Amino acid sequence: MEKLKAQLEELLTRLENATELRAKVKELVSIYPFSEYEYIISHLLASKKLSLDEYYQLRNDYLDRNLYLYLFEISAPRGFGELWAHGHLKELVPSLQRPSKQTDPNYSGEYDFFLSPNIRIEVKASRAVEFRSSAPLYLKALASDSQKQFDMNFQQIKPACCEVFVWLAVWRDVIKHWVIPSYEVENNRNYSKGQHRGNIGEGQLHLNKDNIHEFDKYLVQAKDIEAAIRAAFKREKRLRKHG
DNA sequence: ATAGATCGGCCGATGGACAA
DNA sequence: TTGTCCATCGGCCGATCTAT
Repeated sequence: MEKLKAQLEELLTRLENATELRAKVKELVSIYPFSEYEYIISHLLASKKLSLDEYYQLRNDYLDRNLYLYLFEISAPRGFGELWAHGHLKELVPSLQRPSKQTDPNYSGEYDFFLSPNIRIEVKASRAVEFRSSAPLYLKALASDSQKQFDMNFQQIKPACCEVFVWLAVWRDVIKHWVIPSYEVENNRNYSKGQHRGNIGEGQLHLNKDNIHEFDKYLVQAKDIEAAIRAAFKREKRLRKHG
């Protein structure tokens, strides 16, 4: 949005009456779907200072930069974490099974997916939003090249309940996937094992601008997630045995 | 700045009521 | 019995606040 604003401001300078229009925009009252953007673009088009091709370019660039902005409009944690994140992963890896009492008699919701023959998987998702801002999510959503600070808190992490973690992070323009053996989450230097009463075995891990690159080695392209899960499972087995 | 506690939100498991 | 609907509510979800 900021970039679009800057682009439009740049385009405005093509107008002879730019100052006048800026003043009008300032006073402008809009109701959805009308907006200051549509207002400025209309003026540019009408005065032939913006060609249709340029308009398409502007529009497509914005779409590319904000492909996943709609995900920031989901307000309920479970709507995002359970409905979207699980659904998204299931699309990428159709062989993931939803566990139930049928597939695992002891199952009681402690992990999210099962991959044959015996891999338990926990999915965690978070969105990149500007740290310490109280604006709505979709307004403080960050682009992946943003220099602003963020705090993605992966919580209720229970390393004993799964062999492999799949973490998803959403920016306005990209979705990143990490695949990590449970052991390596539990022993990561950023993992804090909250051990207050009733919370034993549960921890959290804050990802931010400064430590996120420590996890780059776990980053996986969407098409490689299943293979990565299987590899992580093997590694998990070895680590639990030999440390 | 960081660890971890708290919060509102609501999914989905569960079970009772009822029909066929 | 089997299937469907509906209301209840425990617990899981991640965002954000608090204490250190």
